[in-house]
Amino acid sequence: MRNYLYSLFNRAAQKLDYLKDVNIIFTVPQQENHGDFSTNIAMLLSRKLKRNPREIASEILAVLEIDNRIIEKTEIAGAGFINFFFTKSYVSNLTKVIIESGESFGRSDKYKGKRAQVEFVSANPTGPLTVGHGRNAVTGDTIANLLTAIGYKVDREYYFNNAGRQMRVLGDSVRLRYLELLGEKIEFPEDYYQGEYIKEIAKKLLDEYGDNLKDESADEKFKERAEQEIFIEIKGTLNRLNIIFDNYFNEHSLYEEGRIKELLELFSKRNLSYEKDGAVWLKFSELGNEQDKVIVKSTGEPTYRLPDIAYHITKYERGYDLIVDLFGSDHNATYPDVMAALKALGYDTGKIKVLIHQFVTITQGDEIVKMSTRKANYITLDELIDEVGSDVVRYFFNMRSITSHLNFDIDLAKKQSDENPVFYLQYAHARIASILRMAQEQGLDISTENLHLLETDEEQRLLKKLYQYPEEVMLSAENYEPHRICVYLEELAALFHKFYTVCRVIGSSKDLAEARIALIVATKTVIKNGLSLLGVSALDRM
RNA sequence: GCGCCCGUAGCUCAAUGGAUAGAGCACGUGACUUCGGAUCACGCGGUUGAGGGUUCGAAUCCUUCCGGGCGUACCA
Repeated sequence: MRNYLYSLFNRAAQKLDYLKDVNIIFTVPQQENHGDFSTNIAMLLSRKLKRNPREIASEILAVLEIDNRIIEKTEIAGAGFINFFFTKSYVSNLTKVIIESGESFGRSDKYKGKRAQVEFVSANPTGPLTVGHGRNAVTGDTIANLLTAIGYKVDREYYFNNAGRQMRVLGDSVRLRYLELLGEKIEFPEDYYQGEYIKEIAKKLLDEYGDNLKDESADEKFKERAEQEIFIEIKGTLNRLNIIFDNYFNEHSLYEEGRIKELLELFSKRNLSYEKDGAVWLKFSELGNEQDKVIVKSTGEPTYRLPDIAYHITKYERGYDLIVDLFGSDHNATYPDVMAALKALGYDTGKIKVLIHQFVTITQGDEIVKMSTRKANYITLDELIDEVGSDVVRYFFNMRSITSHLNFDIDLAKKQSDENPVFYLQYAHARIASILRMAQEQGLDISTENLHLLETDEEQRLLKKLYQYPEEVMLSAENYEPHRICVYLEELAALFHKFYTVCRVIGSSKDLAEARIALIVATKTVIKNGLSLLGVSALDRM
């Protein structure tokens, strides 16, 4: 529909000079009586041409070579909007396109040949994933799905660090629990990892090694085993959400391959760093950021910034056209440094898209559940999946815009009722499946021969909505906004349910019934395609 | 203090700078002897935190306040 309008305006531009080189936007008006599409172009041109917008609009309308089999009516409205009303037969014929495209309806090859990387989760293996990580995981995976849908070849990557202070504390936490199990009196420091899982790992080591690890240091068996066990659990959790990474990138490899050292030398050679108080500083203040920051501590150990920068350089080297980083808002201070450093080294930071999602607040009833991995008074992602299921988890994390704080009410998510939008969508899908089963028993088949019979308001509204789906996918993907898909699907499902209450499939004349079957098959296709982008299952029965 | 994000109906949230700011839930009233009532229809509900500005037009952009979240390390 939109394409037809563009072609109309392209031809018109040959007659009206002021239509050349202008970016014309067609929107779907909020109100139905404003048409199927609307453009504000006359109002935008009004200033440039210093003329009345309605006058411009009528001039434009006069030169449009409109096919009245496609567009039934045009009008100039309000301050100078041009509204277009499509014919019912044109709209109902769109069903065919959806049926023929099937699973690929909504996909695009706009970015075919481009490669993207999405880095997300990236939690260090110090404990089970929390609900906070859940939002990151689901958002990242869905964005990867969306980018795939518009043509990118996408790699999902998980960056982690198994060296450093955090991990030493982890190893020592296990060691102390182990000694405790051996009956020693130990004092467990408050800032150590308090979780039950530490005790479980200690118990495993005890079962396997008896007291042979008594004098072992925290950094070896204890840490290694902790990392191994925790990673197995993390991957298991992600797997339950159908999240599979293409690559796990270990920060440590940057040291092993000498990348850290190289980078340090490069900074020095480019005169971007200096030494002070026994530490190495990077001149961020000269790169436009607030202040210089330490990249190598006086102990000789790099801070996280240095490997972060080195890591991003590998992303460039691996040839990605688009690099997406997804962080929680607690990391919002770290990326400007990385970006500034990359820019100073001559990398095109325009390729990097940093996404920051806001925090998840977990409420249970009226109570806010505070989160802290170390104190272990959190609800794990696994527990959440146990409670509400993976479909609900994925849907809830996707349904809010990432800039918005997300309130996850566990009690509400648990309710398998109409308070829960996931079921509304799945119900629509199952309902269609049910009609199709029954239609088959009655010997009715799908047919696109008599689509023009789909002419009630309910059918036309549903069709127009269906046909908007590809644009919605494109907008969601290009703007990194998974929640748009949820909003769209809820509107679509509502239109289907309205159709259902007004229009009967079985019981109508054969021609009409078979045309309506085409319509509901198209609806089922779009719901399924949309849910699949979100990673939520579409059920034929529930 | 400074930086990023947020503030929209009782609650949870939508809304490319567009036309009368929309959904869901909650609340109230209705709707099946025929395709799944996990549904649908109608109603109630708003000074878009407050003030100023930009323009044909602002929830959206700028600015000053107020309130909340997250940061602001030689932690990651």
